[in-house]
Amino acid sequence: MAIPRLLVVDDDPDMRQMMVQFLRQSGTIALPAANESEVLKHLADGRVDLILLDVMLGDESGLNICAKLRHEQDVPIIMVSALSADHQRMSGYEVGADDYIAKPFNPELLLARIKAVLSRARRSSSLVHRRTTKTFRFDGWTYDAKRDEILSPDGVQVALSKRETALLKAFLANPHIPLTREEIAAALDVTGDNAHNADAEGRAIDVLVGRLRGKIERNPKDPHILRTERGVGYVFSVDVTAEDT
Amino acid sequence: MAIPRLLVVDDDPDMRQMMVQFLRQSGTIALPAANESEVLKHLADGRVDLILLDVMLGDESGLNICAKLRHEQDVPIIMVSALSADHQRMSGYEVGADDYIAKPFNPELLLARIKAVLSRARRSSSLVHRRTTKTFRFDGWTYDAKRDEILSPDGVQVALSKRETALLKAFLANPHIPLTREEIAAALDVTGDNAHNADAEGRAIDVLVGRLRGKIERNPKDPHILRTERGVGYVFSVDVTAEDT
DNA sequence: AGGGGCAGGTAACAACGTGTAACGAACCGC
DNA sequence: GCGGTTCGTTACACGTTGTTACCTGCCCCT
Repeated sequence: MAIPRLLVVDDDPDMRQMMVQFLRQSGTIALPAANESEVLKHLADGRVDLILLDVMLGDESGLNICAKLRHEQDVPIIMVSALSADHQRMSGYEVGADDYIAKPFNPELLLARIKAVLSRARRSSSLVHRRTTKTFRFDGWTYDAKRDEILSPDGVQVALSKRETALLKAFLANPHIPLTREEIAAALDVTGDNAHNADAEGRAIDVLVGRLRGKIERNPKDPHILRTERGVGYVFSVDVTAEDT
Repeated sequence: MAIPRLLVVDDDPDMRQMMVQFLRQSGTIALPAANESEVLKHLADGRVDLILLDVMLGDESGLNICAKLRHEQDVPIIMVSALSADHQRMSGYEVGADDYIAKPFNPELLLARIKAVLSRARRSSSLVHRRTTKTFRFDGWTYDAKRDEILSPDGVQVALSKRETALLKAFLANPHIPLTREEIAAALDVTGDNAHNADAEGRAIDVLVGRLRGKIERNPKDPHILRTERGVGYVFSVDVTAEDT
């Protein structure tokens, strides 16, 4: 397969340079990035197979970026940190990192991890370049993630709002797994600037779910796709198939 | 008790073969399965006591399968993974796995875990026998465990609450066997960890039984499906047939 | 047979979770 | 700006579930 393209995100120029150099010697295409905007630029520019993300970026926590990227796009992420403490590890995984490695790391180990994550990603989607260009099918519905279009079983196109789309994506990524309102809120918080709503627990999720139901459920009053798990949250309870296009 | 029947689910033929061989040498009946459809076939075929499920299946994440199986059926599951990272363990538990073990594992340890999970399952199955069947019929009624729908003899769908459904399941799994209130409470305590309710014995069960009777008995005042065993508890006293679908 | 105690049935209630209509603010394309 | 859309908030309705209280009927004891 193609040479993997890696994005090295670290705010320390020395560390960044060192990693990029080592990775390039190891036969990969390594691109440096110092902050979030550079990451986004690279992602927009072209395909990126994997992101190596430092946990401690000066201005903004790498964890936040990770969570954000995870929900916007489907790029595999390996978190890198100077802290090997378990809670850090947990945090990394919680925001959706595919793996975690502590600095200073054994170069061989890093390569091994990268290979593992890449092969995993590749296995789950034969598509190497953009895992974001996918078509999901569930219960007769078709969702084209690339065009952001959703077709009903009758072939009629249905208009979903941005937020509704994000919600659907979150569920498509986790079929049959109950998601709590907190998890859903985290998944929806892709805009990132909303730091305030950390605790602001309103009924927004419920209403949003209701609206999505109104659009994709045959009988919204008796949902069979987006079921309520009372006292827990919501479950996307039909099978999902994902294809590359 | 009978020789345990295990289902080994791993997409790597070598690993699968190895595990099956080892488990067979260890006195169990081990069946190999490479993907979800093979799992379902085995479950439909006959009784399976426990599933050893690899986290990383090529086509579909083992976690999803686990969540799905847990959602629809009640087979104990041990997740197996090449990744010993804690987050994997967490994910496994979150989707309802009974235990988690990392590859490469100590064979003795695996056996111990299997034994532990099985004995746990069996203990609780003295109360609620774990089945893999999906459709139950009794006295004209049909209960589709997969869709959580219950149809009256007239073909009318009846809405059962979550708790009522759980209660019905407990009885369907134990027809003609009187269940004490403690046993019923234990069966309903999906969370299982509530040690507090040992003494907190209210009338909740009675009320719940009454409500279920109100929905499934022709004449709730003179129940002939869900009979009271005075001084003992309640008995589901009609025959139940269970089918796979 | 009569009476007391007790197990169980159930109506009423309260606490809580969820669905949803309505409202208004923010945003967007023109 | 202006109309339309999106989206969070709010208020209210409703379903679920445990608790309580009261009633009934059964069983046992004398």
